[in-house]
Amino acid sequence: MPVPINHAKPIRISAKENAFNQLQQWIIDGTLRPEEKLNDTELAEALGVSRTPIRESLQLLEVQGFVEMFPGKATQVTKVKKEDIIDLLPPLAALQALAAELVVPNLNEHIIRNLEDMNERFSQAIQIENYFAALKLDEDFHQIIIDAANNPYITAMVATLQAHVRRLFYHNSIVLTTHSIEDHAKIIKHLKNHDTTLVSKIMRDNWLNAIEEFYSRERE
Amino acid sequence: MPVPINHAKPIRISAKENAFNQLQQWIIDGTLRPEEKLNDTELAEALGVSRTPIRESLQLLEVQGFVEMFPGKATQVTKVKKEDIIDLLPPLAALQALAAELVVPNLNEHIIRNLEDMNERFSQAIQIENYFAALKLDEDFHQIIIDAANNPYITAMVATLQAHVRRLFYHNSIVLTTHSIEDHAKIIKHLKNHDTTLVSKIMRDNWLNAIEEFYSRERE
DNA sequence: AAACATTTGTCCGTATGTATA
DNA sequence: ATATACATACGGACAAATGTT
Repeated sequence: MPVPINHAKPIRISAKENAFNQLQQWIIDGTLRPEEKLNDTELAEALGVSRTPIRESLQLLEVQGFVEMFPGKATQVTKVKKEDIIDLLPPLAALQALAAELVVPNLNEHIIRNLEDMNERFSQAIQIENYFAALKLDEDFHQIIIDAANNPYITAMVATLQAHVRRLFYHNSIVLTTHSIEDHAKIIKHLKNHDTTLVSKIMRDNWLNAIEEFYSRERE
Repeated sequence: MPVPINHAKPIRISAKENAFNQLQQWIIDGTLRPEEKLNDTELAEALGVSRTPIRESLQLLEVQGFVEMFPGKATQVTKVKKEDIIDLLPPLAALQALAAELVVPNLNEHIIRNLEDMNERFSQAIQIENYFAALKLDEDFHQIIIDAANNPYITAMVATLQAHVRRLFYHNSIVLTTHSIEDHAKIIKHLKNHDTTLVSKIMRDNWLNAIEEFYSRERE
């Protein structure tokens, strides 16, 4: 059997990029707890690299709002507060709605089929109560629209906001409901009709509703 | 004479932050030209620091989209393309419109007065044809609203988008017109009336109109 | 093709400044 | 309050990778 050649990523992955991805994942999933103090020497040892790529990664994570650096004093993981969802979702909703508007003129069969397929898989994940997978598939559904909108600024901003939302959801054991399946179906329907106004509105409301969903699922 | 104590900034400004601010300014105003190759050793000498803070600054500038890094090969200033305005303004308009919506419940006399004052100064700058100052005052006007919206995610994203817009305007000698004065007045009026829907719409249209303004001022 | 020059990515030592006893 | 321990910010050197002759 021929060795499969990695065409996709012929470039060497830098230590910095590895460190960044690993640290971000650890912060999102809670391995690195909120307010935990980050010692670059420790992290360097843990990841088997020197302090430099660690420091560089931490600075990027600071820009994204996952760590807070107090120059000369300390570096720590930012807090996770439920109320953050109130700051997080309105801009995310606005950008997702805008992305949906921008997609309309670029629509094609391929995109619609991908959306329908993804929503089907999303629906199945919810039915078998695999909420972890559902969360990921929901993101993938929306990512199709973001990608199709083809706007690098929106792509970058949504990526950061989504990462924060993901972190909040992880830390609060949020699950998505069958309600989302219908929302996705509506979005697809309005996209098919090239109804820019309606798809924008549904998209925005879909995300804003999540604020209430979030609070209604308060610890019981 | 007693030495004036710097109460405002007791914290030491880091070499990294200095380097970052200087490099960003140079890229925006064109001192560092689009597609110029950036040699960190040169920059380090120019700013009188080592390569470390330069490298760190460049990485932050990459996240913001001002430089592009080709790992192992080179680091260069990103291009400035007129068409970028098409990608830039829709999300900026959406976020500014959202900020205006969010401000409405927080409105107070102080904010309104600041806005009126700033628009007055903006108007004067345009009258004496100091378009450089006008550009800055226009940003300040909108910044009042962003600040009052009090949403850290919006603040961060708008700062980056604004920096890109500023760069485009610099490089294309764009000037703001008396039209903007009226837009600002309308925004203030609708804010006073707590008319969330209208202020959002005006704000969005105000920014989107700038796309056409931009192209109508094509080289003559 | 191979050795060279250049530049980047990484490592680690040191000085400055902070917190704690 | 002084001194001690420690973490960070920065500097400078080495190594790996690129492209060049």
